[in-house]
Amino acid sequence: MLSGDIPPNQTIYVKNLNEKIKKEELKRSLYCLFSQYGRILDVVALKTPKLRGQAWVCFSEVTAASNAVRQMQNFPFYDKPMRIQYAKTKSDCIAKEEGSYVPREKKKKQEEKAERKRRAEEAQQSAVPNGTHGASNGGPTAAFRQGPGAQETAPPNNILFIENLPHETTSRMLEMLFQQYPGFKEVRLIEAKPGIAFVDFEDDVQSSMAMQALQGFKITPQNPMVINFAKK
DNA sequence: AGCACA
Repeated sequence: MLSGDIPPNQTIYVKNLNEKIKKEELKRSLYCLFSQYGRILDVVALKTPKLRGQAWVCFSEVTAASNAVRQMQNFPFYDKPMRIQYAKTKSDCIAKEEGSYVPREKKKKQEEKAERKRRAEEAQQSAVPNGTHGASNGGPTAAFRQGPGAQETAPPNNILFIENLPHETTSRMLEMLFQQYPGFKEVRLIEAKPGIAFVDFEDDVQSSMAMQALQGFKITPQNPMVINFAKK
């Protein structure tokens, strides 16, 4: 039971979200949580009866979406495990970037459905470049292979791993930076290895938020922080 | 469970 037979898409479809969370907060949190995988172009969430508890997160790269689908699958978010799939159709914000966006006219439901199918087929086409996948019906695994350039992203962890710190960094300095984020517990500088540190948070959601907020933060102009989840 | 963008 992978994610069904939905072809890769720059946009992920997230469901089983906690419906009690207000729309704006939900969108902000999703943005923070997922921006570790790549640039996010848009987050769409609606609270209509049919659409609450679901959201769409649009990435600028399909590979980012793929990593997010795998690594954040079942991630406990506001006390509920997220269920993540590729979106079935191309997001408007993506179409706009490609210049292929055509505003939809209001339609009857029938036509709307046909339109969806058409778009899904388009997505199918563009998701399969010249024969890079072997068995055309071998399930989604082929689409998940990372190219050589793709950087490894560790799965979420309440502990952050910080690199590229100036050797003069003190725990006091790091505390000042990280303690402003909820769930902060402690900073651990590694004496034996200057330039790296671990920062502990209560849980993965809170560590994710701090990571997003402080990613690339420069203690000196030469030292943009590189933050990742610590390996388990 | 539920695939939209207003």
